[in-house]
Amino acid sequence: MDLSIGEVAQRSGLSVHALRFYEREGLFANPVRRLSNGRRIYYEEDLEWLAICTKLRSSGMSLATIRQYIELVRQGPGNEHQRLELLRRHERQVEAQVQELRETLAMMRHKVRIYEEHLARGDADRLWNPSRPDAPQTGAHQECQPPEGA
Amino acid sequence: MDLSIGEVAQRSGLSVHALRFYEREGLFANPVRRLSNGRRIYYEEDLEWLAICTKLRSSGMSLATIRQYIELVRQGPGNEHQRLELLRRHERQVEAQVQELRETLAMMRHKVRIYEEHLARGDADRLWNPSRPDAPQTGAHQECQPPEGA
DNA sequence: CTAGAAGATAGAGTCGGGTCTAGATCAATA
DNA sequence: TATTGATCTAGACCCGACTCTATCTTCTAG
Repeated sequence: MDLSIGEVAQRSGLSVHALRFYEREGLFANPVRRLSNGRRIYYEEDLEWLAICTKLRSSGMSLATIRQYIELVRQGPGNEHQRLELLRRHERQVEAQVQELRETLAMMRHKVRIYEEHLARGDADRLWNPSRPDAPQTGAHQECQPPEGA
Repeated sequence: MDLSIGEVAQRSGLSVHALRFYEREGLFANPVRRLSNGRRIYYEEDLEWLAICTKLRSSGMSLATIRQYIELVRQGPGNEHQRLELLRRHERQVEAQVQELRETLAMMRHKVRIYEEHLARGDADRLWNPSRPDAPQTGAHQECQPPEGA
């Protein structure tokens, strides 16, 4: 049931290079064990952790922060409050992120709708045109318009 | 009503360095105008665009993609379908991102809840401890556990 | 026995997105 | 007049997160 680095790479979606890199960076709770010939061996649990790791990464947690967390884990019992703190802090960041993304989506949808309306009416060319600064602006949003007669 | 680079930096939250960098990278629809003495002048519209730009960036749009968009704008009317396409593509990416963040949040909340329960019951020390691989596991999630004995 | 695939290490290189430095110019102020 | 502070350019540098290279060892199949 032991896994080679190649298998772990395949199943985790990380490259073998990245796995060695993560190890150097101290992102595994337990030192990765080796076979007598020096080759790394991994277990299912490592894959589970890597899956979590990947989620944390993709939600914007830095490797440095992941390392902090795993260091707490490595130290063993007694620091659960700190782990909790760390997780909660990231939770709040992710929430903020989601909030910001929502706003961005709203903005983009607005922009898209404006374009669509104009395309539908066939007057999309009256949307802002930098080379014709005197063209009438159609509200919405003028991209990035030169001032005045320009 | 003209703005110096310093004012724009303050109001946009970008550094003056970043503003010059963005300009070099072609992220402004119109070449930034200069005073006779060579100093850049900006207008309110530039600030509006920078605000949008910043939102796009923070939602993960790369500078390269922003440049693509602004290039379409620069080319003037006739390519609205392409602009729309580009915005929609990003919209879909942002939606996917929100989805992933939600999953991450769910995972983290689960983890946090487990920690809290154990802390409340005062048996947090039975959560995984790498140096005591024979400690009983409390379901949930074993961080990154050595095999067997485990 | 040999070739080829997989793994190991150390360290260099890449890429995105800025940031910073040096040296020059210019404007307003003490 | 001299200094201070904002600006300019060109280009070097940085950081995070990998990725790749060179060189060596080891395992597996034919």
